[in-house]
Amino acid sequence: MDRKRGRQDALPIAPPASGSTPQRRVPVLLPYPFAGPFDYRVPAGLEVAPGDLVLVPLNRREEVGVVWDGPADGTVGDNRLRPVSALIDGPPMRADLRRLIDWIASYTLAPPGDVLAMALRVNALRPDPVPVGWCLAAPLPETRLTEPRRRVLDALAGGGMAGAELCRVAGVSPGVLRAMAEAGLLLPCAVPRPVPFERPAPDHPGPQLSPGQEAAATALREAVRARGFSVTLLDGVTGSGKTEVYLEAVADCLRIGRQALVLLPEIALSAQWLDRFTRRFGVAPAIWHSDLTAKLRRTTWRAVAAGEAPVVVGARSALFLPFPDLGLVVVDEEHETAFKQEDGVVYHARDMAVVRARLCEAPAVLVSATPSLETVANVEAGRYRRVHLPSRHGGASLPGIVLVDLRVTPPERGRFLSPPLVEAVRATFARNEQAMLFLNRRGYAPLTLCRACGHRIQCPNCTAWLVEHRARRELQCHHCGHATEIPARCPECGAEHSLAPVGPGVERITEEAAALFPDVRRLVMASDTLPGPHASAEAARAIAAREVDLIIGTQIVAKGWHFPHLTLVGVVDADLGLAGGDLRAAERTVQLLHQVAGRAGRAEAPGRVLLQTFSPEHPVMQALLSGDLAEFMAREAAQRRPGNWPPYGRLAALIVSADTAEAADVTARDLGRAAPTGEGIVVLGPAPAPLSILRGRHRRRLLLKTRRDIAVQPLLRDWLAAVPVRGSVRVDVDVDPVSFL
DNA sequence: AGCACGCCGACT
DNA sequence: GTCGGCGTGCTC
Repeated sequence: MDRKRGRQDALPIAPPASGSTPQRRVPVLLPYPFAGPFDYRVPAGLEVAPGDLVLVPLNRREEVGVVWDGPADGTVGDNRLRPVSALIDGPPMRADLRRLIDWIASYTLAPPGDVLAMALRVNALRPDPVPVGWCLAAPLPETRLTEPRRRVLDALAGGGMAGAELCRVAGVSPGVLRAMAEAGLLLPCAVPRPVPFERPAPDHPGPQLSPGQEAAATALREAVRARGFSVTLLDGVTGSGKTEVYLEAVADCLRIGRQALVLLPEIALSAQWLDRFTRRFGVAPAIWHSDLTAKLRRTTWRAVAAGEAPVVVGARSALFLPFPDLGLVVVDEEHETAFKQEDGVVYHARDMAVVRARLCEAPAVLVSATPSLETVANVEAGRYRRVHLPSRHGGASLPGIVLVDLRVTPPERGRFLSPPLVEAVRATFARNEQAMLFLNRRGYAPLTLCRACGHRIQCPNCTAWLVEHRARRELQCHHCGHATEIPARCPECGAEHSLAPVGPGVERITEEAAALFPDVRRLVMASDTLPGPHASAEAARAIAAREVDLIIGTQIVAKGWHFPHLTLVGVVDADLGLAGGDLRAAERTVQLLHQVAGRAGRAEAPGRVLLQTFSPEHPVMQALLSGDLAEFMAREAAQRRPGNWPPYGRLAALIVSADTAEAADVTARDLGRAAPTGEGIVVLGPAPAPLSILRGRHRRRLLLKTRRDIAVQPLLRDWLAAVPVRGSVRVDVDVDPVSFL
């Protein structure tokens, strides 16, 4: 495609080795975990420039790589150099994406090839076969035409068309086309590939904005028009209409002819989001997530590269799409921990979105009703701007939150819904409104206990209890996927009928609700009861259409759904996320419960939220009760500042894992001894990880904490280099950890 | 990531 | 006497 651009910034040629013939060599980055690019020889007659996709020999294979930025490394002698096999036809990888890959590799300490692999995962490198269709034979032979044949000719009057489409348009079977070709009426021909994504219309009549929204939209539009890097936090309570506001920024981005990327935490759950987009722009955007079909993936990737996908909405991997002119990056629900990729390259998509925006000279907009402390701190330090949406949109009022003190009004023995909550649900049904019970725990019961011997059924591969899934008659490990049938007798003491479920999961709440409200229509929303995006979209539709009275759900219900008839939310265990004492437990609980509460009362009917808790005096509960989240965040900030905890300091975790505890301990202790020291540097650990055995591997953790002005990466690099790792032992690095398991 | 090389158990 | 287990190491 754009083959000329590259020629101008041709690579500096490495100096020839003394006494030998000069060889042109280039660094080529391969999608494998090598320390850096490999050098290749450029054969005579071939010209390559950084960003070009090339085929190179590796071992006895041919691999796709990207010509990286020079100069070539040079440490490998000319005699070992192998030649670039071929240039792959297609748009080169642009400099901003190459810099993003380098940046992420350097920040996360991942091998750059592993980061490259994320950008190349699309199998879009082979050109599609030229699409074949049919067109009219030039001098049309004189033959009698049947009615179907006449329709085919009419359909082709405007030009060639793909076979399948022609059949559809003309209403004929493929056999007709074949016969017509034999009769010399049709000729096979290449047909132009249709533009896969219609251009969203920025001036399509969208919803009317309130004055507050309009002011916020203006601020974002200005950032887009400035065509430079900036970061803006767009915050406002659930229902204040943030989506409509940032879609105005997207509209302006379209008007100035640049592309826009909207990152969502769970694209699979966003059928309702797509509806809103379509309402605003008249067409759907291009979508990007990990379970696209291979074909759609290729089409989308190419359309993005060709600038024919003006707006992409996607999950975190959309960050690596080859936008030729990215003019806006929006990260919706920026506080969501789902943006943190935990396996493979460990990176935070929100932060990398900001980096990509900077590299593209584009504004980034971070959106949340409950912004992360990181983002708030960046606002306070003046690094990010803030645009605040004051109130709920469309007359809806914030739900009234009530704490139910479980010490005062406990549920009946063996039950989990307290009398006040049961009463509130009953009253909701009496008013013909919808209710929701929220419990962030899948399955029937999180623990199975033997009443005879006290044995607790544990996962054979992990330090975790097996969770009973009664509907599937299984005990499951939520960490490794291990599943067994529910045993008839205690595996430890052999006692019969002694195994008792302990604690609630959504299944058990559903059972309890079924006993209390036998006549209402129930729907369970959990990741294992809603397999895939279609199921969640269907569930959301059924709820919005009032085909359901009671929704019982996990985490999944918190995510941005619009349920206009829902007026009561009951949180079964508001204390759940607070256990474990991890750095962000309180912050995350506030964010999650606020999000869940926001599901209630979005239309005219006012919403109510009941939080069942054993500690109503806890700052988290008080913050939710008062609705003053800013005050809560300020308290959190004040607690983190003195110890240099993030966001006022930097954190990186080393996770040592091995197939024996001893091997893990040896390396962990070695790391402990070699730990970096100095002013503003603290190393905590080694300590057994909370999940001390995961998938059969024994795990130890060390935590490096530094002052904000000290970069952790050089420290980590030196630290890891000083400790050799052998055998089954692995050391994983997690810069800016969000999970401490 | 592949795919070799390389040293110790059950089979033709 | 071989086939084959996957541990360690290399690929420009």
